[in-house]
Amino acid sequence: MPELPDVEAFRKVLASCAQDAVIRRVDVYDTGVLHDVSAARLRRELTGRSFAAPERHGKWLLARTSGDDDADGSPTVLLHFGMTGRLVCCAPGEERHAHDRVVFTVAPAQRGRHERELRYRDQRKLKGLWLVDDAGAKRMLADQGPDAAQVSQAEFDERLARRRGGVKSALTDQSLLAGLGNLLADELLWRARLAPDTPVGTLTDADRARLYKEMRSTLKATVQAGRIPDRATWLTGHRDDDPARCPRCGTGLRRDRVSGRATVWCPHCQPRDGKRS
DNA sequence: CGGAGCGCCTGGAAGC
DNA sequence: TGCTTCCAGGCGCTCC
Repeated sequence: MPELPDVEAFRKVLASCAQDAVIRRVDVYDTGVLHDVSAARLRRELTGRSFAAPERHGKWLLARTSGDDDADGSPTVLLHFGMTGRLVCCAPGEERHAHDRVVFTVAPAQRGRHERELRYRDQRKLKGLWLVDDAGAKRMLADQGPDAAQVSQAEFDERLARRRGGVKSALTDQSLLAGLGNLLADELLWRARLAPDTPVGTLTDADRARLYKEMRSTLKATVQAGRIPDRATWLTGHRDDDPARCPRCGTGLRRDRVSGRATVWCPHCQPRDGKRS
């Protein structure tokens, strides 16, 4: 599930649930989501500290912390949600979900506010949590391209210009541009009327401008919704229809594998021959 | 360099 | 019904 809008929603969950709150407990129910850190060290380094303002880059969430002994640099929890991860805010003692892998119990500094549990919930455990210092965070994110919701059109163009291969694989390459996943890529290409396997090198200035514009407006709407909304006028809402028809022209949607991922597109609105209307 | 294939992990759906 | 296979919105790795 999680692409840029979802991770942005998780950032807001973290901010409203746990920012400025003291971490009282860290309970790891499945070490399979911990990377390069033991449950004991995670607990030891975080207990007593507070969550600071969380940040997001692409599909990564940076849960920064602050504390009294910040001379050596404060630890940050890096989270990546894979395909099934999410963050949820629960009342303490709320029944544990089978996929709750790590639970942070936090006590808000503000008087009168109750403890809460920030839970990392993830069925498939394809990604998870890292505990890093500032240098470690830099290293982990070093290969990430600019955030798709922040990149300028000039930089977008410049990065695409250096690329070969198909436009969909370019858009979903996190080192080129961070945040777009399989669904968003299909949605943007449909809106910009570009076939997913169009070679990047054949895009015109107008194509790139359209793609950028659709990317920005789609991200704005999806971030606002906190996810990719299931709207009838969006391609994404029709992925699983049978038969699946283009919401713009009614043509039967094509289903292919493009760079290994399930891809849905409209052969009429997104022609391959370059004759684009 | 890009792309195809596989693996990681779980569970729901489809196929026999 | 039960067993098997496939598939999923991510990503890293190998091989070509």
